[in-house]
Amino acid sequence: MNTKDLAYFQELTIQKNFSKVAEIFEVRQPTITTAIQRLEAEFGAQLVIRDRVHHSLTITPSGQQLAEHAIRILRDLSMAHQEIQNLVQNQISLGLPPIIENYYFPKIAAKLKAKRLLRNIITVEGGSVDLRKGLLAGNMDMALLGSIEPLSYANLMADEFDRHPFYIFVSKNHPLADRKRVFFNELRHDDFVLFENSFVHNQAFNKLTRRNHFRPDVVFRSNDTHIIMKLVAQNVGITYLTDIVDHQDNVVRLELMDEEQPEFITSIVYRTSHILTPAQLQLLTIMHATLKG
Amino acid sequence: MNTKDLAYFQELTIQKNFSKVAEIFEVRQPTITTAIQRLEAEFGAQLVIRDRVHHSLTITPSGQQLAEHAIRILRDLSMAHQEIQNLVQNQISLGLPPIIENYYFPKIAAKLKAKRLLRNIITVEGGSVDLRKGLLAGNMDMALLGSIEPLSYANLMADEFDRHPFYIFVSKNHPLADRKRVFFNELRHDDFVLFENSFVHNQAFNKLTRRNHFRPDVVFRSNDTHIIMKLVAQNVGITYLTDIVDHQDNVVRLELMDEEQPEFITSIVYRTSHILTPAQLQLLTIMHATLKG
DNA sequence: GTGGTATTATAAAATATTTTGATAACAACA
DNA sequence: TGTTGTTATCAAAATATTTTATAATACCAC
Repeated sequence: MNTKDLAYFQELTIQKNFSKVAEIFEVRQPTITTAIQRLEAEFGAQLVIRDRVHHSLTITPSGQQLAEHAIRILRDLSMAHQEIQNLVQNQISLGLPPIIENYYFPKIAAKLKAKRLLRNIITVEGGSVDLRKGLLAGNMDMALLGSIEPLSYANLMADEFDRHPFYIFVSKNHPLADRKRVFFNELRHDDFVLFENSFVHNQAFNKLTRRNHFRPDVVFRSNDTHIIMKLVAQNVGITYLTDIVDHQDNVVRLELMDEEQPEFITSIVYRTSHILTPAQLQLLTIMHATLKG
Repeated sequence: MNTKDLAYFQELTIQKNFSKVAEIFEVRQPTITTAIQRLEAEFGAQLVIRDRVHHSLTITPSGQQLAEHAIRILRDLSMAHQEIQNLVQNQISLGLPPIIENYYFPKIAAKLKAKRLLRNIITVEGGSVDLRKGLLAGNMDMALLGSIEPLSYANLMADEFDRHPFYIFVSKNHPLADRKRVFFNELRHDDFVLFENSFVHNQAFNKLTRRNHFRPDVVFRSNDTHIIMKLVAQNVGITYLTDIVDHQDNVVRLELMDEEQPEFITSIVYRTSHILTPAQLQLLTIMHATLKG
């Protein structure tokens, strides 16, 4: 069976229109008709109901079942393509959230250069949540990910290497600036400058606001710690971050005194189905040795 | 890309011999050569190293990576075939371990017959461990499974409906026969008659022997509770089972007094990727209503 | 070394499959 | 009633796959 047919079919379940699918794949419309007929013959079942009366196309249960598997098959296939391409070019694509990249990557970069590995590494940036999805989709080989619970996914190998508490950062001019420690609850009337939603920081933050029953005023969101810190320095708002971010004048770090606070856990992660090349194994070893403990 | 090529390649990674693969698929040998060449062109990488000097064939890292995905793709494909076939014939294939079948199935059979569903159900028998694997491989649509921990798998939906403690069963003539309760530790010198290894009973049993630091004498293993019970009645050995097995004269049930004993948990299980037909949904509802609580 | 065996590759021919172009069939809608 | 937007049919063309026949290579036994 040709996987092209599955791709046509999968697209058909979305578009629900033969002609549109043909257009998308840049083929003629009968190609789609015959492809679907081929699949229907192969699986011995009607996959779509062409209801011309109601001007609509519905997917039969058999079709839905096939679509389910088609998605997985096509994903596996593109994953294999991506992985092998990286393998051949001896390129390692490494997902890095910006904070982790800033703090941890310089620590390993020197060693990677010494081992002549640095030029083989392509970094992909993004929040930990997006990177985890991307990793599962095969967009990269490995990632350093942040999380607030130890990572545990059926298809991912995760190896925790560090933990950091979260702190509150406020401007020198903020009323709380001369305090060393605060309770989260005291911040209920403050304005916040935070990360975008695909960062785990928000999961931790939301946990605390939920626990303290308040809706925080978030005045700005950014992907960039430096921007967040500058806004905090200018007293636009306060923020909630780990201390692995760069230090900044005019900003004061406050400890949180709440019980059972979330921690920022950093892990090295890759797919269980992914076979490590010698170079990837080397990278893993270096990361282990440098980052752990 | 044709999935046939993946099947050829996947077999090649096992056989490590082009001619043998050709034989297995009943095609001529150049078919395999060209299929592998096609794949190598498609993925832009060498997949196998044909080392005629050392009379061997090795799979390159790219090849291993592809093989990994090929297995998943082929599994998905055959799963789709099986599921759709059941769908079309409106057949539900239901995995049942024999003990569960004996105890629970009669309870739902009458209701299934009333709903004219009974004739659509094909039961597949086997130990819970094998059935779980078979379920994941797509050999059946649903299963009633036993386990000693709540079932939690990424690809399976599990719904617990009952729990039973394990007991020790001994012959009337056994020295312990007039006791009501024993500690597992007291059985360290007894002979055991047990289930085969693919039954969860053994997981529970092993847990207890490990905890009590002894190697049990297992004199016989069987798939059939009736045989096990008959052997216990004849004092060939004692056994470790739940009380959902048929009662038997000449056999005495002893409670275990150990703390934190494993329990026999029964759950209704199906794949998360599996789309339920109306008939399957009906079966699920009947099982729920009858078995739960 | 020579001949035999087992293995994989190559090239051309034979088959099989897929896509196309042209057109039909159908229903909705103005 | 004609026009538009659909999907299906069919034969021809274009592609892709498999086979047949044979070559190339290395091992092994004598």
